[in-house]
Amino acid sequence: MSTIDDEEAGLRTRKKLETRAALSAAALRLAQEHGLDNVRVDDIAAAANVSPRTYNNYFSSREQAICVALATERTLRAGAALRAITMDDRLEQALPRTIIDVYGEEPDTATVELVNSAPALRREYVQTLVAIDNRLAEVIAPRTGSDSLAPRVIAAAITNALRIAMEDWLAAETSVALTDLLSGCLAPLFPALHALDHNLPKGRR
Amino acid sequence: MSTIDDEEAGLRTRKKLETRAALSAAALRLAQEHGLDNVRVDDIAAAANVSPRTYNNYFSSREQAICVALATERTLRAGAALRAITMDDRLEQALPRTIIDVYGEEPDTATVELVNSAPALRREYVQTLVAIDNRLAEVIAPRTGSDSLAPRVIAAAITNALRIAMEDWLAAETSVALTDLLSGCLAPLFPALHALDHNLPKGRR
DNA sequence: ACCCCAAATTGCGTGGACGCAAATTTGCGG
DNA sequence: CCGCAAATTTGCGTCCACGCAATTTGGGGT
Repeated sequence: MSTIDDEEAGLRTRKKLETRAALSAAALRLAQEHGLDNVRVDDIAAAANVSPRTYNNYFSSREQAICVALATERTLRAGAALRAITMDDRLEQALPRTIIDVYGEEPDTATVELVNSAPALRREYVQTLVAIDNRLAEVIAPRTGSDSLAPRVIAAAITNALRIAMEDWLAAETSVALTDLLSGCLAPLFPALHALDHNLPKGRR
Repeated sequence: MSTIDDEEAGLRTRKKLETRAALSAAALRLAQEHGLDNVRVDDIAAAANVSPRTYNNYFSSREQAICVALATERTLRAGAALRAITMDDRLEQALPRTIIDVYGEEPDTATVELVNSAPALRREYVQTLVAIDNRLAEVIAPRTGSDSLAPRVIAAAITNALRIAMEDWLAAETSVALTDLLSGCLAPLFPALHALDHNLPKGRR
């Protein structure tokens, strides 16, 4: 239901995934080739051998279709990496390390040019890329006792730090290292993570 | 350019503000009366004595028009309250106090029902309400030395905590106190604010 | 092998967003 | 008081998103 889903499943499901992937890939390819606003919805649908209406059953905007193709793999890796964090790890170290590891890899030039070609596209790209709130919250939850708010708040804080880093990097003309930006954006949250590691010394209750 | 603007200015500008306000107010009134999806863009434009095209010069969605009317006053108050924070205050205390003060007041029933009547509307409402990143960053900036990332990261963390609190409160059927939710959502960020007050003991550099 | 139902696809119709260029208004300097 | 340049409004055309209802399709159960 979310961005990602894999595993084996019924044939029906598999076909659906294929259609989705085909649409997404078509959208991306066409956008790379002709530029975002020379791509009609009809073109995407045609390239994926479905009706335009069906395209809209899968995606609610061209931007979304494109960005799913651009971000799915990354999101998958992030999920796996986060799942690998255990209760033995200290969040203050594990989370930044994991995030920098997964998101430090810089997108290729073609991607950068494409997403920078339209503000809406860039917004959607970053948005899709960093949409890992839930996974993050799951990792954090076991350390906050019964407080169900804190994990979501911290998770949101982190994904937003991530978002800021990505946006700055994309917007920057001078090439800064993405990993540096990530470090800089995560650093201000260290104290909050530190507090989680040493169970609720600062928060209320 | 942003959500808010006031002050005296040229007659031209004043008229523009009036038009904007008229459209926004019309959108809100019509939505309250007939429900969101019984309101056509043409109705809003007609009620404000402008062409439909002009409506779209001011707002890019009915949701936006409505929510500006619902949130402007609050955002104004937030700006003023934030401006009142001085270097003598400790962020760890001043920010939560200010935010709870401004945002703790619960919206009236009519508003809650309206924004809950459509997911897109609720999203836009909360979004518009908590759009104070910039002001927050300005308040924080003086305390982070040359680090221009930290203020934005912390500001984003706070607005997101705020967002989570508002969303939870709106979604909750059982009436919890909004102020409690706000406290709960801000608490996990205390350590980060604390660190800012005691100049960069935790961040890198 | 066949039937049946649920899920997926499709077409159609409505309404919205917005680029563009023409028309109108506004404020300012002569 | 006038006219002009800039800003604003407006109409039009295009494309997009999506609700709805009809149609097709795929895969279990017998």
